[in-house]
Amino acid sequence: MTSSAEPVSRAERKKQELRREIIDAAFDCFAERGYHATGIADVATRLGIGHGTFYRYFQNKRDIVDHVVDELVARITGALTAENAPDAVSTLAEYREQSARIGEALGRIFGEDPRVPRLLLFEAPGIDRAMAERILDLFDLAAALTAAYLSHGVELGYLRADLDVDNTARAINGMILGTAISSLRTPESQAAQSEALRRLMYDGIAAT
Amino acid sequence: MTSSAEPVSRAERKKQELRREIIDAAFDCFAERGYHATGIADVATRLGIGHGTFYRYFQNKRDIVDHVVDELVARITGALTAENAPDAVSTLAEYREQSARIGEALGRIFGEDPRVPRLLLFEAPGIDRAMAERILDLFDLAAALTAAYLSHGVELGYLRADLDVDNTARAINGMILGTAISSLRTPESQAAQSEALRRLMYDGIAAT
DNA sequence: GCCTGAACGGAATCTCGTGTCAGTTTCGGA
DNA sequence: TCCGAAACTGACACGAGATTCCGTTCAGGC
Repeated sequence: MTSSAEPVSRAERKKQELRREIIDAAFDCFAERGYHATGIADVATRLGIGHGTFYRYFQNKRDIVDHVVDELVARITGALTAENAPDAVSTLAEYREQSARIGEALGRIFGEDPRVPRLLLFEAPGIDRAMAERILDLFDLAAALTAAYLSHGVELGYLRADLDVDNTARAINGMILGTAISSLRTPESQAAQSEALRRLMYDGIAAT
Repeated sequence: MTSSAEPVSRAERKKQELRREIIDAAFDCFAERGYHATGIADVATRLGIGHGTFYRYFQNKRDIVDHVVDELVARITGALTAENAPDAVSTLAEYREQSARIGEALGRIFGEDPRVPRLLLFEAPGIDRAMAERILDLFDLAAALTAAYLSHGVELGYLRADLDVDNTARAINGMILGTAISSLRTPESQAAQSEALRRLMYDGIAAT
């Protein structure tokens, strides 16, 4: 999981550790009080360090949100791409299982810690244009991924041949988004939501 | 549509007019530059008035966002409830038509003016807790409304008897949300998205 | 134990936007 | 035309925070 060259030195390690702690503390503050309502001093105080120290690790306030978001995005794309691949399945039943697995992974990320959806969906887009674009990029990435799954299914014939792959992908992601948002108020409904979502995808809503 | 007692006086009318112009200007600024990035001075300048005048009409900066959001929420709930009622339909075909009609109305609101979704979904939730709750309330309201439609359909038997009404309603609203968001980048896909959404609801994604 | 450079802390500085207020202008009525 | 009330204006007071900076502390090497 780790990368590139090793910094070795013990002190160096301490530094990296504090850096990480600052990111975590910033995440906590931003998610709880909101980005604009948190001051650098709040983040520093939470760690028991002087706020001047913060600037030895990060350029400025705006700089650190990027790092916080980096981490969350990495966590999500990780879950999305991990042991799942569009071409790993070849039947509708398998596909259904795979979507359940992905849904569960996302549910864990969004549902277990409401701070994640709160920061990503409620705080981040309002920070500035650049951050809003980042979030939209994330949506686009997810849509592309979902579309790939659907395309694969259409090619193998277990999904409708006339499926509008791109727009259906966006619709499906919208449902997931809706699940993430409603988990902010009713975290316990996660599983039921996820199931309803799959029923809708596979069976539609009409009476048989 | 208008309400209560009449202020009559000509000057009084001027006042109401300016009040409205301030709300509109604030909406423009908040949607374009973002809430936190706009100052009262920006809003005032846009109208060519001194920023002191602003405070003759509104308590403070926070006060006016509420009014801006009020208006948008009213527009949306209006479209949602207007000439549509859950019990106005009695067959699947009629229901499908009705959802197309509602979808079109929402599409007009969100799609024709990207500032609406931008303010409501990207800016507002990050303003403070209270505003975030307001947005969640709006979601809940919409979900309740959708659930009412679904319930009605289940009772009349044109929708699946084992439909998880509440969670399916949230899923459907999520799709609409997804449409609104993707309209920020690709406004032209509105119609196709809306159609894909309905196909998904009625036909599912599986091959026949 | 002493020296040196890096890390730290937090007082001081600087910027900026909100909200106030006293002077000025506008406007309707007499 | 003149008067008084109401509306408007923009300079200013004020506070909140972000960022800087320098005196102090700490850790490791000699």
